[in-house]
Amino acid sequence: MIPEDETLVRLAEFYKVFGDSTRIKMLCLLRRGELCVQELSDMVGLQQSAISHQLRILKQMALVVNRREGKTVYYSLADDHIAGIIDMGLEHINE
Amino acid sequence: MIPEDETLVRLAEFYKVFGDSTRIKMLCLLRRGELCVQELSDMVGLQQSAISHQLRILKQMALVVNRREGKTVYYSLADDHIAGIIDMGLEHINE
DNA sequence: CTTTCATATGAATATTTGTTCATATGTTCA
DNA sequence: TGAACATATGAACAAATATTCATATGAAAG
Repeated sequence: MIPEDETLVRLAEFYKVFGDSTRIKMLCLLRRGELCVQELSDMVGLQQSAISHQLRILKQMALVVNRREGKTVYYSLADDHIAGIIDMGLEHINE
Repeated sequence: MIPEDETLVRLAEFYKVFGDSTRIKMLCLLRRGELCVQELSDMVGLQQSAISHQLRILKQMALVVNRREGKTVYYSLADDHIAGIIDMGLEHINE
């Protein structure tokens, strides 16, 4: 009835990714279309290094995918599901 | 188009609550019905103090409500929405 | 091949967070 | 009032996390 402990840990890890305003902002920006690292860095207002670190986390959790075009790497949301989860949270805090 | 910074912070804070396996476990247990602090403590396997601290966070974020019956305080989910958010996460990690 | 540009990575640091221990608050019952 | 019980709270500590700085990797152009 209650999920396995290991499932609960994975569930927590999943939500933890959304529990940081930098990452949430990145995800919101990527909703509108793919962006390269430098664009994200400028838009979020953090150093390129910080953005790269966060992108690695987002990729590990399969929330974003990337493709290389020359020197530039473009990131985008992995699937539409992600946007739905963000919307659900937004609805909840606007009640 | 992109939510306000303050909204993003609140959104992150909201998801952060789900990003801890202790709290997720407590929420899953409370799905089945109200429980007092000691029951939660036993079921989760953490000290009563730790559970109380987490319950305070859950209450601050309006995820749980409580009622007092004598010496005992019973906690339950604040609304059905919460269960939906947990299910959404569970679906995502089981793909 | 070397320079330049975009991104990734590792170490260091500061901050946040979860748990425990000790104790306070509040309720019931003798 | 005082003892016993359930819960809440505060301080302390340990562990996890986000950011920065410095530098490495990889790709394109001269």
